[in-house]
Amino acid sequence: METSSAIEGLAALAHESRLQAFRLLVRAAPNGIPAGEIASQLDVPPPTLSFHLAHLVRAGLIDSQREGRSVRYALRVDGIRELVGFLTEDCCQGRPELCAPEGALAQDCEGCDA
Amino acid sequence: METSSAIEGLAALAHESRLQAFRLLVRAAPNGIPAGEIASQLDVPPPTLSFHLAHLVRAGLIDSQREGRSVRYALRVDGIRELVGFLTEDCCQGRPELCAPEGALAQDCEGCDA
DNA sequence: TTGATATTTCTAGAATCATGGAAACATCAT
DNA sequence: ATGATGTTTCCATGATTCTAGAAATATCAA
Repeated sequence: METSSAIEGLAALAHESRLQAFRLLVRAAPNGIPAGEIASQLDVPPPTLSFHLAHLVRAGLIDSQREGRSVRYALRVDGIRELVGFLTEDCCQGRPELCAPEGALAQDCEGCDA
Repeated sequence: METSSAIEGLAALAHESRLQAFRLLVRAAPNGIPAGEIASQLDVPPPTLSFHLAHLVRAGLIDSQREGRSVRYALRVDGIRELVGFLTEDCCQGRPELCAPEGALAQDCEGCDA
């Protein structure tokens, strides 16, 4: 992953509303959620939300698809995978032990359905 | 990890010079590097670099220690671990398969000494 | 076509962040 | 003390990002 893409992705998540929207879409994967519903759940005016969703799309973390008169946004799985991969590889440069979580990632996730 | 701390951390890394400095410090861990040397390696004026390093410190990703007349910055290992942990746990909410890299993290790192 | 609903684009103002010179501060040597 | 070196704080300027109302666009229903 290019470092400029990584910076895009980090910046995209480094904002309260965008992080919240992203979280909603993670939980709603792979179906996604229409823009309006996201806006009302986050209590953000539509133009503001649209601005933030566009930011996440630009960063490759989500994508959108028109569906009747609404637009459904959904997680783009590879986006976050690549971003996490960038961070861990970056950390690994010569020193794997420095920033990898103790256990394997998949194992950490076993109890996450709460 | 608090989401506000995560946002701090993401924002801290979402900048070219800061990400570069962070990378240097990852490689130089656990020894660290004096501020002046980081500045010259990145070709950034000292006041600007100082501003960025302070940002990374605030985010808990690095820390500093005076050493004679220079100040040595070093990776704070838990910082990046927590940040990566936040991202992966966030992704895992109910859907572990969505954003965990295929293999275990530690295994991904085996060939990273290049 | 007209109207209702969903979303985005336009726009301007506000807020935040980045930059780097000058000055201040800290440390050490003489 | 004085001076040299390394770093930070101060400050002003410029650049970017955020916000949300108003207007524009898209889709469907009657």
